[in-house]
Formats: sequence, C-alpha cells, structure tokens
Amino acid sequence: MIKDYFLNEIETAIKKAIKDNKLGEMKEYTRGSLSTERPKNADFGDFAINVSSLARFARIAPPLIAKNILEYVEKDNNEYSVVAGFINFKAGKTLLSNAIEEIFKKDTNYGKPENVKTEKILLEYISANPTGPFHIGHGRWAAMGSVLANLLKFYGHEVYQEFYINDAGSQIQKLGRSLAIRVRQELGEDIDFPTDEIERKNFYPGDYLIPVAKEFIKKYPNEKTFEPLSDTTLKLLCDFAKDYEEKVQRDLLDNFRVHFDNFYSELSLHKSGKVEECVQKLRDSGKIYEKEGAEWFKSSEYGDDQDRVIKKADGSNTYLTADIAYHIDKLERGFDRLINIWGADHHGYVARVKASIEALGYDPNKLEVLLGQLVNLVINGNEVRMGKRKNMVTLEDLIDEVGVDATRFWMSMRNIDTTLDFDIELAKTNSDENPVFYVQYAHARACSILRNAVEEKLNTETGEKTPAPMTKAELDELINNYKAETILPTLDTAKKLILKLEEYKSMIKTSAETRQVYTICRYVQELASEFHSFYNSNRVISDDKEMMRARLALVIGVKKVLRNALNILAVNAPEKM
RNA sequence: GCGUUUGUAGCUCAGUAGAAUAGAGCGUCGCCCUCCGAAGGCGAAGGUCGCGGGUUUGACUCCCGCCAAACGCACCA
Repeated sequence: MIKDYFLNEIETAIKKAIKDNKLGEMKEYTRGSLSTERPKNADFGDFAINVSSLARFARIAPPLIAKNILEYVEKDNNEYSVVAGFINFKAGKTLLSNAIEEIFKKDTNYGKPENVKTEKILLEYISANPTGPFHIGHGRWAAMGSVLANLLKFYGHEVYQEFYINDAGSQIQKLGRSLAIRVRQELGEDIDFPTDEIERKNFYPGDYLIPVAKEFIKKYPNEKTFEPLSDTTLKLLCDFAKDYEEKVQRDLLDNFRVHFDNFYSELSLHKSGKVEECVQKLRDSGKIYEKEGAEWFKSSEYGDDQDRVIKKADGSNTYLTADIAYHIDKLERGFDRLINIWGADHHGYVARVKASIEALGYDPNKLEVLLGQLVNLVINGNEVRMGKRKNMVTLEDLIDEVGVDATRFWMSMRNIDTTLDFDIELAKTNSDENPVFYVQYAHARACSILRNAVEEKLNTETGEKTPAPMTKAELDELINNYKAETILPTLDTAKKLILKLEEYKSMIKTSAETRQVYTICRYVQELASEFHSFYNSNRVISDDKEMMRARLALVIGVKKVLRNALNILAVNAPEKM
C-alpha cells in the first residue's frame, strides 16, 4: 500500500537520522509510533505524517525534525515537502503505475490482505423464531451478516455461518395454538383470536397462518380433534407450522443471497443433553444457588450486573440456559472466534453469556457481539415505526418492492451503531439520488466504454461505417499482458482516480478488522464518483492510441474493483442497465 | 433510577490512531451534451460538531456533568 510505503520510508529515514545524531536528544524510535493521514487540503499531498509528537523526545522544533528526517529519505520519483511539523508526500509515477498493474495481476484477489493473522470464525446472525415471516429488522442482520461473511472470507478467515433456530420455547406452542384457530376457521367454524389484549399475546394473529391452515387440512383431512385440543394434535400443529415457516424463511434467505452453512436447532441441543450437561457443570463448580424455588447462576461474579435464573421454579429452563449450552457447543467445535450479530434490544444478554463462558472455563474474549440498532421504514418522508403488530412490513414485501440489490445495499450502508432509515421511495428511484443505482451505473458505464472500444460505428446519416477504435485482440492483449507503464500518459489527469483504486486495499483491511461493512458501501460510492468525474473530463476513446490504452486501462481497473466490491456485498454489477 | 447506543449543513450520514481551512450524498440555486450512457459532471450557498466544564502545545475526537432520542433493565424468547 502506498501509505505504508511512505510510512516505511520515513521510519527508515528516522533510524538513519538518529544514528547520525540529527534528531537532537532522540536516541531510539520504535516503528508504529507515527502514522499516515490524509491531508485535508489535497494541495499538501496525497498523504502526510505529522512528526510533532517526536518533539518531546528530540527537544527540537517539529519543522526542523521534519527537515532533518527528509534528508535521509530515498525520494525516487515521489515528492516530499515539509510544512510545519508535517512531512507531505505525493506519490510518483512508479507507485501509481504499479498500483494499477496490481489490479490486473491480482484481479479477483486484488485487495486481499497479505501476512495477516487468520482465524476460524463462527458467525451467527438472524437466529429468528420459526414462528412467522421475517420482518425488516431481520433484513438488516441478514444483509450485514452475509456481507460480513463474504468480507471475512475474502480477508482470509475461515468462516462458518450459522443460524440458531429457537424451536424449543413456548413460542412454538403459541404458534401451534394459533394454527389451530386458523384451521378451525378454514373448517367453517365461527371462531377468532381473543380480543383481550393480554390473552391475544398468547397467539400469532397475523394472516400468514391462513395458507398454512389450508395446507394442514390437505395433509391431515381427518384431523378434527381441536376442541379440546389434544396433545398429539397440538404437536402435529406445532411441527407442521414450524416446518412450514422454516421453509418460508429459508427460501427467502436463498432469494436474498444469504447462505448459511448450518441451521442449529435449539431443540437438538436439549435432546442431546448438552443443556443439562452445562447446568450440571455449573452446579458442580458451585456457580449455582437456590432461591425462591429456582436455581440461579452467579453471573454477577463475572461482570454481569445481577445473577440470572437458569432453572425456573417449575423445573424448566430459561432461554439463557440453552443459549449458554449453545455457545459452549460452538467453542467445543473448535472455533477461534465467535461473532454474533444481535439486535440492540438484546444487549443485556451480552454480559450474562460472557459470564457463563468464563464460568465454564473458556475465554470470554473469543465472543464478539455486534449489536445493531434497529430499522425505521420511511415512506413518503414519514417514519413508520416497526411496531410488533401494527404496520408490520415483512422483509419479503420490502424485497418485492425495491429488489434484492437495493435492499442488500441499503441494509448494509450504515454504521451498525446507528438506527437505519430505510427510505423505500429513494431505494426505488433510478437516479443519482439512489446510491445503489449510482454505483451500478458507473459499472455499466465502464462496460459500455469497453464495448465501444472494439465496436465499429455506424453513421446513421451517411450509412458509413467507421472501423472500431481497436480490435478485440488488442483489448485482450492490454488486459492479459498488462504493463505498468501503460497508464503513464494519463497519470496527471487521473491521479485521484488511481489513488482511490489503490485505497481499496486499505479499505478492505480496516473494514474486515473493524467488522464495519458499511465502509464498503461508502467506498464504492466514492469510487463511482471519481470515475464519473474522470469520465466527464477525459475522453477515453480517441485517435491517440497510447492515451486511449492508458485510459482504457483505468476503465478496466474501475470495472474490476467495482465488481470485486459488489461481489462482497452480493449486489449485481450489471453490464447494461 | 441504572445500563447500552446515538446527537456534526434543511434532510440522510462520514470523520481511521487527538493535529494544517469540518467532509460527502440528497435538497436549493447557477452552469456543462454536433463527441465513449446527462441514469452523468462542474460550481455556489449552507455548520457556535447537543450544552457546559476539564486534560492537552492542540479536542468533533479523550475525561466529567447536564439535556434530548432509541433500546434494554423477566423464573419471555
């Protein structure tokens, strides 16, 4: 990376300067103490290093420090300058042309970091109840989770994506009883869900169970014992509804380009005895006590703000109990790191799950929980609160409305810490107001230029054909045997674009290391913007063959980098729009 | 009351690790197609970085207090 090259040159020069006693009282320098930054004003340079922080060791003024360091720098064809305590740097033709060459050489692997520590990661996200369709909030975790998985894999990690199915709790009972009512309605009974608000909470009154009821009747035409509801019938209803909803969820995920390696059933965790095993281990190690008929886990000994019930007075488990077992199971499967994406409404759970991991002898730092703020829908400029019952817009509705590409992009484009305003109208527009189209348009435009480069042109008035600016073979030669010096003719007018293409590498690295996928969305918009700007001020196809080849190389570079980035986002990079 | 997160231009958001004039997009206003996709570009206006202290040579950034918003604070999942 250019900024690392620059930093390395300066650090090497500092060591040499110290040896010659040119940095006052400074006797040693440890690498990494300084860092590069982007000058606010581009006139200063492409990158800058502020050496003021060395002043207290050297005991001489920052400008003099900078000046003295500069005397030891191998400048090659790069430009260095000193302003106050800053050493400014402008990349020369070698670095810039090599940067473009690297895109051609590495192609789909361009930007993959080298010499980084990689891990075996289990990434858990969405993990919804199989009790109904996904809502918009799930869409954010789905998009961000799958993008993060793609990103971490590209970085070099081994990533295993898992969806935890909450198929064991009372929610499933609620689902089964709700289906019973829908079935009875379908069979002609005059019956409805309770109108009393509190009683109604024991049901899922949404319309989505109506088609499920119809299917149920087809499969079990002789099933009539709904009143009173027998245990066997209830189980039949529960299983049927659960399987049905799971299938609906999985089909939608598939369509949304979200692909899990495993769906982990909470029920299987209970059946395997792993839940009881964990509870017993906690009892054995004295981390459990009885109070008011329930068993409590001393999570407060491990940083939680209070102890938590792990066995209810009626002997059943809490949700936490299973979750503890689940996380222990993940660790026992040998993962170096567990990353969970949870809604911010679950933040209270982080401390207790970490506490349980520690109490059971594992390293709680292996668990990294990314808490995501929720999603607001904006329709015609008005915020629509995602209430649990009213105004419930499903993820499927949203995708039908705005498309997979726009939904994925919008759901990924904001910092996970901020609530996301999803503007449906904006996500649908085909103009620069919509960042997805803006970026896709840049890609399509690049493709279009490449098509024009090898196509003969027909003059509609005269009917004459002008030969293609270059042959297909010449274009292939340009791509397959790319030479670094190809772009030199356009270096001056395209520097910003080249630097932006080069920045892809550091963007990917920090994005993966900070788990912030929105930076990819931002980057892709910035690159598109630089490209549009370049396009407007530089004619690509022209009679000047060398200039044309230079600019075509950049167009190809932009196309490759945009495609790589969009691949990580799993958003289409269209050839035409 | 306690905890987590957020407060930056009219709107939606960036701002890496504390530094040189606070950055984008949208919106508003003005300009640019006989020429590769104008679904684009160029420019202008627009800011007491929620408020008040503190640390520092230097704070949007770190610390403390306050104000506002969202979400939690179950023997629910």
